[in-house]
Amino acid sequence: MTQHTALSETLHQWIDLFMRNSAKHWIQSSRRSGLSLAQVGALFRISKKCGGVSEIGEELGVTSAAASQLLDRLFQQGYILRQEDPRDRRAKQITLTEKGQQVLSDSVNSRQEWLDELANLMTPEEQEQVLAALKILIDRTRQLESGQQMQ
Amino acid sequence: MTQHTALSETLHQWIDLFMRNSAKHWIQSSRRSGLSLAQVGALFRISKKCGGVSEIGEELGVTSAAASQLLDRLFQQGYILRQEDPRDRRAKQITLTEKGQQVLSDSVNSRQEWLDELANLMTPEEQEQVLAALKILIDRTRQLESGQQMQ
DNA sequence: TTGCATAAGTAAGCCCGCTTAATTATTTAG
DNA sequence: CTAAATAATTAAGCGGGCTTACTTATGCAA
Repeated sequence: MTQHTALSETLHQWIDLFMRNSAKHWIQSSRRSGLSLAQVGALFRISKKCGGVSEIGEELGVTSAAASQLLDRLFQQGYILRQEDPRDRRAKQITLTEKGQQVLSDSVNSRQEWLDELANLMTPEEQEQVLAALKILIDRTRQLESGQQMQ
Repeated sequence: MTQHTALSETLHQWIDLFMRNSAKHWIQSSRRSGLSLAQVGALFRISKKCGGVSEIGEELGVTSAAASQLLDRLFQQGYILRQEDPRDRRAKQITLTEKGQQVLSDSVNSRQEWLDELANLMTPEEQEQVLAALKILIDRTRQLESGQQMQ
């Protein structure tokens, strides 16, 4: 019980710390690209899974009208493509252009640099220990996610 | 070398996974409060360290004019106080009201619930293992942060 | 005292992101 | 074929958040 509390509180502490750093990279990369946080967020969403306009809006928590406008601005600036779905000509398939992918690569790379520095501060033994623990965390987080989808 | 790469990539993987979940809680809490992400972000910043308007703006990466306007909206809605600094009557000290603190508590609590569930999915041995690894991560991240401040 | 620097706020103007309501094109059910 | 449903867009309108330029009040130093 006390162990359980200690773990979730330490997780919390780590997340607070991590958030400050990761958010910084995220925001800086967003500024560099000249896009808003919402726009970069949409690009991330699109990179994970292609889909229609309404579907993307739903996952971003906005109406399809809002999604259409958001995506239109990204299209105007050459970050995404809108192609007619051959199986339903009402729908559009949204995909990233190379320019869109580069925005994400930049964001990912700046974070990866930070993580490399972090890893460099650890001894090989510590690295191994942290690696094993992260695998547990990743595994259990996925388990939690798939459980929630069931409901 | 290969271990190093494996660790930073696994860290990356964990962060991707975590971001999806944590961002969801963050956005949902933001919606519940009726505030924008920028407003909740400012409240978080204020809770960490009190300071003047310009100082807050600087940390948020915006001009002091923008900060003044952002904070004014929060003041109008009763989330913060603006008190004259007794040592420099030009400056205002920004602090959270109880209402402002509640917004943050709500955000923190919804995240804590998720972390509790995550911890519950682990055996006591795994919990101990993860706890030890997190302590290393927290320690090294702080080390990295303080090193960057030196430059 | 004069004058420059600093902290905050104000005004005008822009773009973003969101909503609701209406429109267009297409699919699907009867 | 006709009518309802669906996917996307468009239009109008609101507020947020940002900028620059300016104003006001205060601090500080020659």
